Amino acid sequence: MQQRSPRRQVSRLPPERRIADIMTAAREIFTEKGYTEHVISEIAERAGVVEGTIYRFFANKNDLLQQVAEAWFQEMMDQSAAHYEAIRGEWNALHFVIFHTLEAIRRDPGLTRLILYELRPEPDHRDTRLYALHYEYTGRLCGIVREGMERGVFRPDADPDLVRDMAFGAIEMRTWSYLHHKSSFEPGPLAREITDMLYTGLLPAAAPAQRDETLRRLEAVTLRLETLAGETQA
Amino acid sequence: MQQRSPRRQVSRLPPERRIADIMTAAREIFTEKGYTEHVISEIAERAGVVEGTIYRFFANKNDLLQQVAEAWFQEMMDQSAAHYEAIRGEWNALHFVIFHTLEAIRRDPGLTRLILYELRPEPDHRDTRLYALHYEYTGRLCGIVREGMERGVFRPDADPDLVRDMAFGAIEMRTWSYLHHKSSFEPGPLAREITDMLYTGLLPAAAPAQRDETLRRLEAVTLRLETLAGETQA
Amino acid sequence: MQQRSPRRQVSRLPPERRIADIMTAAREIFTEKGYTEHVISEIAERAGVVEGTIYRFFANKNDLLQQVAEAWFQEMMDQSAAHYEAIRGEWNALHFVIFHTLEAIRRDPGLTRLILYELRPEPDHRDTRLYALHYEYTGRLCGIVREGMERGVFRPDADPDLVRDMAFGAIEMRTWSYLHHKSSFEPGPLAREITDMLYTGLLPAAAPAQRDETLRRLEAVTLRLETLAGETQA
Amino acid sequence: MQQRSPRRQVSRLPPERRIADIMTAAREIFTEKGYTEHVISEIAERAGVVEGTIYRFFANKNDLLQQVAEAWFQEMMDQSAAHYEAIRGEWNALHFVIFHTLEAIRRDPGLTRLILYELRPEPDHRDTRLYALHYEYTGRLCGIVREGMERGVFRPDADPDLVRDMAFGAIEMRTWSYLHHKSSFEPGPLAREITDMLYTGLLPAAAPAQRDETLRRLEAVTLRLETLAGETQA
DNA sequence: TATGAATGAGAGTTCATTCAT
DNA sequence: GATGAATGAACTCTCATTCAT
Repeated sequence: MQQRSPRRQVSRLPPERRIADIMTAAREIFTEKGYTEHVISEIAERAGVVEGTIYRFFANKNDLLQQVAEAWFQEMMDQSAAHYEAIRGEWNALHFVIFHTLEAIRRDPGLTRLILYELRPEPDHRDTRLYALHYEYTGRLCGIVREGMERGVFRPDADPDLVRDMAFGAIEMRTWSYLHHKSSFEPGPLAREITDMLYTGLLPAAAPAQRDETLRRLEAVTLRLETLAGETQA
Repeated sequence: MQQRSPRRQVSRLPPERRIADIMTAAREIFTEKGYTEHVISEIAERAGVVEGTIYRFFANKNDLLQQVAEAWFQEMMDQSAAHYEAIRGEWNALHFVIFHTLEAIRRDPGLTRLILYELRPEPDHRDTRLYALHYEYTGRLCGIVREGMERGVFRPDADPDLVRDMAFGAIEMRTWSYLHHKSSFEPGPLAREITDMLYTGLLPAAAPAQRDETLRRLEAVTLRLETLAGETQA
Repeated sequence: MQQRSPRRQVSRLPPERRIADIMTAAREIFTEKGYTEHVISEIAERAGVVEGTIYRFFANKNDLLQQVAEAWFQEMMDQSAAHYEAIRGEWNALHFVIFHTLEAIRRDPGLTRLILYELRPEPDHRDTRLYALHYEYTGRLCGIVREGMERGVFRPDADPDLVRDMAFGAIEMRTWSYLHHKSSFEPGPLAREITDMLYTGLLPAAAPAQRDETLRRLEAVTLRLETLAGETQA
Repeated sequence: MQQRSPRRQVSRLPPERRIADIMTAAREIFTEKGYTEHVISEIAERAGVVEGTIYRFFANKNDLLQQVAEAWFQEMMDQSAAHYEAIRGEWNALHFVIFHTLEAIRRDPGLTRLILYELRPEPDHRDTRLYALHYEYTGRLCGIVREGMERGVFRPDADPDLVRDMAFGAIEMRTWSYLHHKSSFEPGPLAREITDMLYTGLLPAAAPAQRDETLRRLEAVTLRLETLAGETQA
């Protein structure tokens, strides 16, 4: 016989709070439970509400899943945005995106699984805000490559989309392994390896351009620092 | 004891034939239907049998899925084995594996979806014959890379597993796009692009090997200085 | 996600009421239907709910059966407890337990069948609350015998467990006959017969002890009554 | 996937032989498998035939079960018939029947389970040859009691049917315990105990027969008085 | 607004029995 | 006579969703 819950306390909370509670509960469940084992009633229980309440705030189960995933993704993008903008240098930029992604996966493999195995397979996934976010996020890599091409650091015939697919494809392969194997997953070395491989593949046959570019920037920085030093002294 | 009903119309086929019918029907359903919408009853109907018959030949639904997938995979491996053995040259070998995979996916996207989204996520997938086959198949790439390294064609510090993950990762990203987008999917150009990218990334540096390494360290220093400069200014 | 159909007509009852309805329905079905012909769908229909509702309150079919049987048993024990405590004399005590059991069976042969033929055969029956109840209930007989032995009314070499098995074994044989034969089943005479047989078998070869004991009690009561009569007069 | 048997050798056997094979296989299965876990296909396989063949010789599954049980029973009766006829003395006769039954159960608990839990519960069990055999077999006890009564060894007011029910009832209770508990089950001591208990209960009172009756009435009066005394006090 | 009892469609699976070969 | 592939009717159980209270 099922556990009958003791008569629950009706508490009227502001909607934002309720929504937050539900999403937190859902996220916890996804993180703990394996594939496809999340059940509305369990999420409700953990959030301290009943099933019906969830349906006041979310159109259906899938909507809840989407929103949880979106929030996670948004969080991840917001976290990295500031630093990402400030990065200089193609290698660093590539590395940062890749490393940051791996780190997020390591922290939240359950959510990753949710997205990879449950949300992405849905037939209308491309019409989803989650898809848009993901597209934007992974698009950063394309941007980096494109910029590198413009600046002559990368081969002019490189294909930014392919680079993105190779990077995130490789990440996914390793993630999948991590999810199943329960093997450890080291963002640091892995990010460096992937970045190196891509970077090397993107460099022009001989790469004097890059060296020059780096030297140029080095000079510029030096100049700025000197100026700064002068100002501070003054 | 069960009640029997009068109607009946049995057509008797040799088991191999029935099994083939069922597997064909299942394969068709997988190809047509979206994610998770394949149902035993539908497969049975299409195969011209009742549900119970399927259970004569397959232990359960999952067993049927596995076998269909295995057969497809085996077919794919057998087809390519002869030619694969005969190939000369790293680029050619890489390209052949990649191209052949893409071709198979283009022909049978439904089965690909089956494997990627339904069979692979299963918790015990690693103990599966399908996994073993897949591992062997993708391992070809590692073999090629390793051989290239031995022959001095590729950088001695390359990581064969990473190359495999990048190649099949990229393939998967495109496949996923193909599955949803219903966009076309051109094995020819795609295979060439992926191969080029990997191949280039694997070649030893034209200039002394440490050039890149030096450059990278220089780059890192620059970055630090730039950051410092930014912070100091602010 | 599931498709919903429009029709619906919900009647909302307090859980206790629903549970009671379901258990009543189940009990009716068990009483009417023969061996193993009770089906969840039928119980649901009779209780005026759909099958799924039953699973809100009972973990599975077996759980429902167990609970119905337990309730019946508990009822039976509660009913008899008060009187049982008050009984004096070995013969009376034996007779009461036996008679009461036969009466309960006569009233509810269907539930008896449920317990004997379906619940008891289960492999883990011994870990069941029903088993514990049954054990306690039939244990009353052992207690009576043991007490009789201590008081010297019964042979010192009697085996209480065997007495229990003979009593309830005989009851079961007759019950079985009743269940199939649809023959009548008269608790009164039967209880007397069984009790006599056991009682006789338990007496010491010659039984002066008992006579003495009874005489002693008779004297004691007489004395008390005399005293009482005196008090009342005063 | 199920094991497909290698193309079986069609061998034409005399019907008696086939029947014997099937019954032997069935008996083995019943002995090994737990409650309700015997499946026609398994019996067929063990007998070296296919399901269909069984239906040539047995009307249905139940018919097979019945015949196996009957054969076992018949065997048991035949085995004991000779000795049973020759026995002298009531105690010896009672003991022999009880002991022999316990021995048979100890040897074949699986078949006992089959009869107790599956065949006997069937609604039309009383119309069965198995029932008739069983009735005849257990009737031996009645005969012994009746004869003892005629010879004046047993009380003239004994009830032979009740003695039978107590004996076989007790046996069944112990059997049930044996089947579940996997506890050992010792026919020797147990038979002696049961026989003693019955025998003692059947002997005429050493003292005049009405002694017990008088005692009992005295006991009842005492009880009434005690109760009265208690109530009056309260 | 929150509740949570009730819904209901359907999924996978089992197995005694039949009958074309 | 023997085969064993095929049947098909049940059965238990799940769970997203609804809506009377």
